Amino acid sequence: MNNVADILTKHQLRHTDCRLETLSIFVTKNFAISHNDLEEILVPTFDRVTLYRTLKTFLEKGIIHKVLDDEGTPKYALCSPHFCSTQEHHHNHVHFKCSECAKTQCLDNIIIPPITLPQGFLAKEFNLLIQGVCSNCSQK
Amino acid sequence: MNNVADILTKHQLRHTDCRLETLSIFVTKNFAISHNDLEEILVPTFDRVTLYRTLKTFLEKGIIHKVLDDEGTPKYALCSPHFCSTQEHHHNHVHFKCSECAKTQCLDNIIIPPITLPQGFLAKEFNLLIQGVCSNCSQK
DNA sequence: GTTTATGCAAATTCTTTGCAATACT
DNA sequence: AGTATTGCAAAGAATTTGCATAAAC
Repeated sequence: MNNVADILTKHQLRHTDCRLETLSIFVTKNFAISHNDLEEILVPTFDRVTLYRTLKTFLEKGIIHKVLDDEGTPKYALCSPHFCSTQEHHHNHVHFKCSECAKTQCLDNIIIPPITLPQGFLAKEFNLLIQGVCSNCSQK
Repeated sequence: MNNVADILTKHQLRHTDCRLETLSIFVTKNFAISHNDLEEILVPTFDRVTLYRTLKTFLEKGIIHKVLDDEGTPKYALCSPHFCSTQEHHHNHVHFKCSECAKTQCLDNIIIPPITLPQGFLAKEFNLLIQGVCSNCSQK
């Protein structure tokens, strides 16, 4: 089972309407979502402020992670349940931003090859944003 | 020669005090700078609004590029003169964010190894943000 | 002299905070 | 019942726009 209620339970969060609906959006869409995207769907059913707090809670609990985008606006996506938790975060994120459909998706299966850094640099996390055309748009 | 006036001339921009001073900050510092960093140096000598417009102009002309950071705040850094212009932008940026000194620097000499993408994906640009401890901070 | 950039004021948008009412467990 | 979450109002930041003045070419 992997429904949204389970996710909340697993992270010891109360099951509120706003959290359930927000989570179900993340589960359904397979691309990164901005605060503004959520607002368009959830406001005025829920308050804008509640959305800010919901995202903040999800981030803290390791349910979602911030996706680096080329725009200024931060986006968010579900963490892979195998890798992320409150305690430990899997931080080799690869994201793909399509210039056609403007969607950003996580490429969880891509592994960033080892990169040699200059003397003295210690790497802990890698965030790779690849921009181009996604498989869906390149077929057209 | 590579002084700031030349850079402005090359991009057909008028030599104004604000542009000259802003550019010289980018040339001097070797790490990514946020709008806020610039404000602390340049306001109230120049208006905050002028800074916004200066950065926007520099971005459009390909003098600076946006640096992806883990925070929300956008940062900017000088484009390497060999690679970027108004017409064409070199986009294999590797940036390193140090968790100790919080500075983000460009690692221009690092090459991102070839990455195999899933069927149908066409990659055009790569932006890699590495987080860790920089050479300066790891010595201490 | 003509064009472009600046400064100021003000409008918009984005994000956070405090607190009483409500919902969850 | 006790605690956490929400909605509303409002404060505080960040960013954009319009327009008259000033600077650059």
